Amino acid sequence: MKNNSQEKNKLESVYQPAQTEAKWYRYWEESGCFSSENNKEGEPFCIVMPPPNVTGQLHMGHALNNAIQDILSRWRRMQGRRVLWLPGTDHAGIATQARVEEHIAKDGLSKYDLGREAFLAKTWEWKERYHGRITKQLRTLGCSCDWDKERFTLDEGCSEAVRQVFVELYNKGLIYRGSYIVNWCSKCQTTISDIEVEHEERAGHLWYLRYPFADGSGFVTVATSRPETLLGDTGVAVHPEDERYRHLLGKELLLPVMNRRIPLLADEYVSPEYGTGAVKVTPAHDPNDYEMGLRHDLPRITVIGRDGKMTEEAGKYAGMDSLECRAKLVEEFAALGLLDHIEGISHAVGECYRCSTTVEPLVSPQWFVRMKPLAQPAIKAVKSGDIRFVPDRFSKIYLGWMENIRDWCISRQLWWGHRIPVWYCGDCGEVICQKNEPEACPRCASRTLEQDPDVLDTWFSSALWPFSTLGWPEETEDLKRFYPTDVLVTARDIIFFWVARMIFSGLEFMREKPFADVFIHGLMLDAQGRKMSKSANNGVDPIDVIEKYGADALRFMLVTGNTPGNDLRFAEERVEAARNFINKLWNACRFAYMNLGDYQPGAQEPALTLADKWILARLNRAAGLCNSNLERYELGEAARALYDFLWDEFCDWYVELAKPRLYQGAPQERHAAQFMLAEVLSQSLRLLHPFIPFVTEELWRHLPGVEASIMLAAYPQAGPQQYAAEEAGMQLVMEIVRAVRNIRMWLGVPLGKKVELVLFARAEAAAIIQECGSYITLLAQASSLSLAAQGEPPAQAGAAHVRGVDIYVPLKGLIDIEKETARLEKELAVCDAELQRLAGKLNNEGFLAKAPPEVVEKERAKLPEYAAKQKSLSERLQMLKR
RNA sequence: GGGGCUAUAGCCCAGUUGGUUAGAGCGCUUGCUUGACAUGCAAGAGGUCACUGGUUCGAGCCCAGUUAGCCCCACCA
Repeated sequence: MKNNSQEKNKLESVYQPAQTEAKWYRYWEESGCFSSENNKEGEPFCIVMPPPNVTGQLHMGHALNNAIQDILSRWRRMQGRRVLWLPGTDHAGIATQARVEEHIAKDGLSKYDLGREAFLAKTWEWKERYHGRITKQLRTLGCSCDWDKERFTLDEGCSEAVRQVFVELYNKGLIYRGSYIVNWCSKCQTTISDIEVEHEERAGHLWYLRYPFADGSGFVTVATSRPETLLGDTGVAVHPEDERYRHLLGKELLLPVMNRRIPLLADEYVSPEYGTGAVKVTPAHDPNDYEMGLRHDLPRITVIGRDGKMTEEAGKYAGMDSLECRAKLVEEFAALGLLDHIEGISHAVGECYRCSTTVEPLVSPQWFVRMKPLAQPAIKAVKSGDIRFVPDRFSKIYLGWMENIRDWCISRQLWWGHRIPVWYCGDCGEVICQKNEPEACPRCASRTLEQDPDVLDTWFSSALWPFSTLGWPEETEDLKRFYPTDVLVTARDIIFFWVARMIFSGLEFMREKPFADVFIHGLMLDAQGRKMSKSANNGVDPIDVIEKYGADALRFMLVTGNTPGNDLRFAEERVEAARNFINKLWNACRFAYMNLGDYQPGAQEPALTLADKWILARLNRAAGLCNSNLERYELGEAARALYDFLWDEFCDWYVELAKPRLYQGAPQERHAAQFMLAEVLSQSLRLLHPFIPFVTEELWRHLPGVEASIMLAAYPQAGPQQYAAEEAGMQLVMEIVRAVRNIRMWLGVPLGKKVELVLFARAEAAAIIQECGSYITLLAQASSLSLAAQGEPPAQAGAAHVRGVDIYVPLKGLIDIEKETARLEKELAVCDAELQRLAGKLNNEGFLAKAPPEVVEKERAKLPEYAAKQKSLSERLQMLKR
């Protein structure tokens, strides 16, 4: 190493993430570490990022989503794959347009004041601003995406893909235009699709209203939750089998107020049990009534307009707000003696997912995608396992939806979005659907053509994201190389909106699935377990957390202590725990680097001690667990394996054992310890890098012999497990040390005060103690250790028994007989219970006959150990009682 | 109405195909300026794994049912 190691290895005692993180992100990005053009020979690995909305900022859900993707990307990259993690943003039609409208409203302007062109220009400005913000935030999180290939759902390429898809579907008859009942949001002034309607349980009323027969022979009472729609009633329906009404079928009723003659008809849809068993039918304002209207050929009378006000068809109520009309109408019914009674009910009301305005079912001409034919292959792909949901249970949710799919209303009465590529001829009425603007009508050559004013649902372009971003419809290299992508990482609330639509779009246009795996993670909840939302104002800004604890700590917290698919509560103390772990790693390295100043890497392979072999075995095990769990998307388990290894094994035991070798050891011993520290940390840093990229990069650069980024280093793979004997040996050492520490604690002998140790052991245990005596004296803070096969136990001593080893800590004058007796009795009780359990098992014929031999053997092997312990402890107790 | 999820230590959660004495973290108790770290070290206390049955030699884990909570879907006006 040419670097001045003294200078290089000076580290603060507490890790300060802020500077470090900014520094390394800049370095990575500038040096092109994230580029998918690197490592051209590597097997491709591709993730397309779920594009965050340009109107918005990074929230905890994004942080979780992108942390997961980054971990997978970094891991695969270090494994040697050619990784493309493709970033992008979404134009988010309704959301963005609504925000811009709010913004200009502050100046007293509406979008109509500006006009379409100017309004869109404003929206683009807005997009630039928020786009910059959110991509900066993704960088702050540490996302290693290939920014050179960043896309936007409204960019030229994606727009072309959208037009291509629309035209193809149109030509195949899979897109059609028609007047159907759709969900209308009068605030957003647009239709929304069925899944954009949220059903909210609300308290409401059921008004029982009397509709007289036209011939004056009494009346039928109907129940309705929306009296204002009755102005558009064109029938009353009852169940055909309903005895109460059967004889009245075919008679005419006189719709009050409007004095319109409407039929009493029979329809299976009506439930005789509900209300009065008679339903008013308003085909223009209720989806069910719409269907009934079709069946019975009833007229559709639109009485509520797009502005939420009553139309001319509403007669004297025209122009009135619909809710006001409701009140007035009920009054009028009451005055006419036609209000039977009012009942309080609770019912589901449809609301706009964006603005929570109650949706108004309206009949209007809209564009739809015919879903049934597209759903079939999409169902098959998941059923056959070609596309795999992780966790698997989400495939059920997906399939349930796909199998009951309904046509998708894709037109939106907005300006911000992909314009529908359809033109209408002003002269002959021809409908022209093509990718580019036609010059003239192909039928009548007229030049008075007008483009459909509507734009497409945002999700129409999102549905194409896995291939439009790779260049489709062009046959680009990236498309060939990276499609189908490897995994889609997304939250479970978006399966219908997005995942499902990508699947059928990919299958239809690429003839191949868009991704192999769909990894679904849960939602971010606040500390109390409530969904984080703007309205509840309980969101925690990830950027605030990063400023306080660092991006590494946030990332680590997000992927640990949680199971795939389950929702995750945000808890600050868990971020602290993650921060502490990072600091622990920092200090472990700091310790090593303080002692590596004179280390010559690669000088010679040192002779390994038992502890060395033990830590290598444990490291190997941790690497195996980490990799296998990452393969299965068990990121939390993978991280935990590393956490446990580093803290509980490396720091708590190995580092302590290395100290005497470093401080007092002979040159070869010091060198061996240095070699081991460097080796274990080198692997640990690499294993941890995907989870906590910044701190590991910083520490990596201080490692002797290292000059390049950790991102270019190989990810450690687990080799075959070896050193089983050393693992068992170290296990024994640790148990003996714990036993001694336990005695000291009970008897109030602090670690600062040295004690003598007397051990009785035979055979292998004796050999191990022989070899590792120095470990034991060091870790148990003993002044001496005497080992014999057996002997006279010291009288004034604390005692314990571990795996055939009798342990005594002579403490003249410090033994409190009562305390010691209590301690031993407690130990003995545990031992007795275990022996009893073992005996029960080993006397069970069924167990012996049916359990696998290795399980039986394992249990049998414990028997002598516990028996010895029991014997030792009870003898000791008897001695004390004398 | 249909479907899904959750129920494990005081709190927040792990526990991967059934098989050591059910584990972390936080909190709690006790003791520590241990030549990396008090964002630390050591030793502890704390669990009838929601309930009831079943399958099995063996169940926190599998099956059935019950209870409680959360979520999604659904056209009963």
